[in-house]
Amino acid sequence: MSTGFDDFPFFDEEPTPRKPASGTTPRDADMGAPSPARPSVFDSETGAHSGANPSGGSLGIAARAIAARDQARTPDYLSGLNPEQREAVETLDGPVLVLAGAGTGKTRVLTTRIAHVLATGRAFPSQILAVTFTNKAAREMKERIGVLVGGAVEGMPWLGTFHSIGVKLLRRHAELVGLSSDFTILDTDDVVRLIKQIIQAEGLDDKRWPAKQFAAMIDGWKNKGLDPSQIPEGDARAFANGRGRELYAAYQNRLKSLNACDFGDLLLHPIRMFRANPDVLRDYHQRFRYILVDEYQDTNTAQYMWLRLLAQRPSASKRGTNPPNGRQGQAAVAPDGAPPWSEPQSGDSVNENKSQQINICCVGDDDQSIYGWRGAEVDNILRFEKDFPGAKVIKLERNYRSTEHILGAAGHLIAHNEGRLGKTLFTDRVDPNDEKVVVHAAWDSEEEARAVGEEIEQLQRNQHLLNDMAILVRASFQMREFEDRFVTLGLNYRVIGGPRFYERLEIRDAMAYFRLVCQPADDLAFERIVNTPKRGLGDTTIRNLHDYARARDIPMLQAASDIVLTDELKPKARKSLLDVVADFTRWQDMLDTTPHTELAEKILDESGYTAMWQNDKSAEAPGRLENLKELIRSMEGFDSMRGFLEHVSLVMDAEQNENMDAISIMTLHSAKGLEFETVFLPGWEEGLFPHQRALDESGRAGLEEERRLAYVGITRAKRRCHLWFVSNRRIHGLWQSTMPSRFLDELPPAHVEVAEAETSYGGYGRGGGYGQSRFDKQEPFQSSYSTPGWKRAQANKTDATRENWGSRSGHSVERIGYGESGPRGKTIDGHLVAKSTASEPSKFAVGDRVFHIKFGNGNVASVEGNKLTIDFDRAGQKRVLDGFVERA
DNA sequence: ACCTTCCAGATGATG
DNA sequence: TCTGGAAGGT
Repeated sequence: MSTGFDDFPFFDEEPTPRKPASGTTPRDADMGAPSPARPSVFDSETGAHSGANPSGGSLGIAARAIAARDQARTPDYLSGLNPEQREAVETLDGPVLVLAGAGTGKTRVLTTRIAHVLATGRAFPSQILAVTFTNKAAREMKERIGVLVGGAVEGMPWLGTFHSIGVKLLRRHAELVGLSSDFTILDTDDVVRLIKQIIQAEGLDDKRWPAKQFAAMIDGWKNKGLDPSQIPEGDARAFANGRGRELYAAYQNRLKSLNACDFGDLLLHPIRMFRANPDVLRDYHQRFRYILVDEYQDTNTAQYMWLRLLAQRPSASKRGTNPPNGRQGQAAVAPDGAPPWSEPQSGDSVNENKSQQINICCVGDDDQSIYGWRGAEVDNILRFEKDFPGAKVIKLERNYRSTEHILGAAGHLIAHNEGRLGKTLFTDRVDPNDEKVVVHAAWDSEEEARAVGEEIEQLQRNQHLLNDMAILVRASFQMREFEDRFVTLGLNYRVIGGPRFYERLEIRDAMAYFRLVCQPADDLAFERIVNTPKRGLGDTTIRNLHDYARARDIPMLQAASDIVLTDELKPKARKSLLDVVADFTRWQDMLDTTPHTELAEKILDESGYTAMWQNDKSAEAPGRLENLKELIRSMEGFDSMRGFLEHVSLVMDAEQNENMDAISIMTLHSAKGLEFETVFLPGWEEGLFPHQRALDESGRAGLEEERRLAYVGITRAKRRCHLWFVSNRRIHGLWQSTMPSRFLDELPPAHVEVAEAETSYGGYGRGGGYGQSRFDKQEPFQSSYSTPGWKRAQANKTDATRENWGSRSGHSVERIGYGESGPRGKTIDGHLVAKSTASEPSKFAVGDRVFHIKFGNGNVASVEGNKLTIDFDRAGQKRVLDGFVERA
C-alpha cells in the first residue's frame, strides 16, 4: 500500500471494533481502555490531562469513563448536558443528524461527542474526521476539545475545514490526479488573472466576457461537482459564444500545467482520486471510524459527494439496496442534470469490512442556511434521513442564549418558511423584566444611524459595554452611515469582514516572491512580480517571454533563464531579466540552508521590493511596510517557508484587538455563530431586506433564505433586539422611498413592541394586519408600518431626538479584516490596526498555558511585546506572535 | 510611466 | 451617486 500513512502510528494498529452487539449498553470488554499492548495516544496523553482533573486521581479519561459507568455515574464531561444533548453525544452508532437551533449548544455537543468517542476507546484521535467550514470554527473546536481531553486533541490531524483536509489528502495523493505534491493553491485573485489570460489567448474580448464572471461560473460548477464534460449544455452556451465548456477545460489544463489548484479543486480532486482508486478510498474507510460535520446545512453538492464517499463504505451487495449514490432518482439531486454520482463500484473489494461501519454525525440547522447563493444546498440537510437510512435525528431546541421574546419573535417569523424540518426554540429562563423585540421607524438612513447612536449612548450610560452590542446589516453599504455617525460621536467601533490581511497588495506581492522561490513553476507569481518593482520589463518583454514559454511548454521562470542566453531580447531587458533570474536562483539555493524568516527578509530587500515602498511618498506606504514586517513576524510561527505559504493560502486571519471596548458592525452573514447582549438590525425594508435581487433571482427560495437571514439576525441577540426601518433610502445614489419589510409584519405582537416617538402619538401602526401572517398574499402588499400614523411619528421623531452628543476623546476604530480599501472614504487604514496591536502589551504572561493552531498546547516561556516564546508540548520551543495563540 | 477620463457596476463572502 | 478599474493620451 503506497498511501504514505507512516506518520500515523496508529493506522496499522486499529483498535478492535468496539461496537456493542446490542447497540445500547456496551459490555465491559468492549468498553475497555486501549489495551496496554497497544501504543496509544490516549495513554500517553491522559497523564497530562489528569493533572488538571478536578476530581483528582491519576486515571485517564477512558479509565475514569469506565469507573464512572461501573458506578452508574455520569462522566464529568457528560454531566451538565441536557437530555437531548446527551443523546446526541451518546448515540455513537449509525448516522446521526443533530438539528441544533441557534444557541442550543451545538459546538458543545460536537466537541463532547468527540471527547466521548475518545474516552470510550472507540477510536483514536487520528481516526476521527471532523470537518467545519471556517478556520475559526475549526480552531474553536480544537480548543474546546483540548479542554475536554487535554493533549489528545494534538492527535487529531483530521480536524479542519473541508479545504484544509482536502489539501492534506491531495498532498499525499497528488500524483493520482496528475499533480505533484508541492502544488500551489491559487486564490480568487490568481484565478481571475489566469482566466483573463485564457480568455485573451482564445482571442476573445475580455471586456465582453469578463474573467470575473467566468470565474464565478466555474466556481458554481465546481460547487456542484461538475467537470467540464459534465456541465449542462445551457451553461456551456451561456459564455463566450458557446465556448464555456472549452474554456473551462482550457482552464483546468492550465492549472495542471501550473501544478496548481483552485479552492474548488481541493474538494474535487480528492473526489476524483477516490473514485478512480477504490483501494485508496478503502484505506480511508478503515481509518475514519467517526465522521463529524459542522454546519451541515451549508454543504454544497461537492462537499456532499466528498462526505458520501468517505462515509459510505460500499455494501457487499452491488448497487441497489443501500446505494452509495443513495438518492432516489437523480432529478432530486442535481436538477440541472449531469449528476456525477457514478462511483466505480467494485463489488469484490468489500466484504472484509462488514462489521465496521462508519459513523457519521452531521450537525446543522436548516433555519440558518444562508449560503444558497454560494452553492450550499439546504436540501442536503432536509434529505438526510433518506440519504442515510436508519439515521437518528435529534433536535436541540432548548435555547441558552436569548429571552423568550427574542425566541418568540424569531420562531414566529421563521414559521413562515415552508420546507423546514421544524424546530421551536424555547427557554426556561423567563423574566418579566425582559424587553420585547422593539421595532423602530426612522425617516431616512441618516436618522436611523443617529437614533441607533443615541440608543447606544443610552446603554453606555447604563453601564453596558460596547463589546456587548452589534449592528447587523443586510448589505455592506449600510455600514457607512453608521461609521460616519460613530466617528462624529466618538464611539469606538470595529468593522468585521471584508478583504483580509493577505489580500492586501503588498502582502500578495511579497507572497508571490516567496511562492516563486518555493515553486518555480508558479507563472502567476512570476508575472505578478517580474516587473514589481519596476525593472523595465514591460508588456513587450513579458509577451515575448510568455510566447517563448508556451512554445516550449516550460514555466516562465525557466523560460526567462533560457531566453537571457539568446539575443531575443533587447539588451536592457535582457540584463534586467538576467538579474531577476540570478536572484531567484540564489534564493532557491538558500531555501534549505537559511532560516526562512531571514530568507524572506533577504528576498524582499534584495529584490528592491522594500525599497520600492520606502521610496513611495504616498500615505499608505508606511502602513504597507508595517504590514510587510508583520508578515515576516508571522512567519516565525512556522518551521518552513512552504508551511507558511500553505497557512496563508488557507488559514490566515486578521488578528483582532479584544482589549478595546467597541461596538461591532458587520453583515448578517458574518454574524452567524456570534451572539451579543444587544443587537441592532437596521434596514428592514422591502428591496433591501428581503433583498430585491434575492427575490428576482431565486423567487420563493430566495425569500425564504432572506427570512432565514432575518432569523439568524434576531437570534444573535441575548437580551435586546432592535429592528429598524426607514421610509427613504439612497440606493445607487438615488433617494427612494421604501416600504417596511414584510418580515416586520410576520413578527408576533405578543413579543414585539413598537417604539413610540418621544412625543406620544399612540395608537398608530398597531391595528390592521400587524402581526398577522400575510404569508399567502400576493404582492403588492400594504404593510401596517406604512400607515400615515407611522409617517407622522417618523417626522416627529426627527425633532424629538435631536442631538445631545459631544465629542469624546480616545475614539478608536478598528477594521478587522479590512485592507486599504474598506468601504469608501474612511480615514482608516490597515496601518492603524497593525500599529495599535503591535504597540500594546501582550495579554499573555510567562507561564500561561496557550494553544496554537499548528503547534498545539504549550507554556509561555517569555514575552517581548507581542512576541512570545513558547515551549510547546509537542513542537518544542518556538517564537510566535501572540495573535496566533489563544489561551488554552 | 504616469495622469486623466470614461464607464460599468453597485448583496451576501469561506476556502 | 459614487467608485474602482481600465483605456487612452501625453
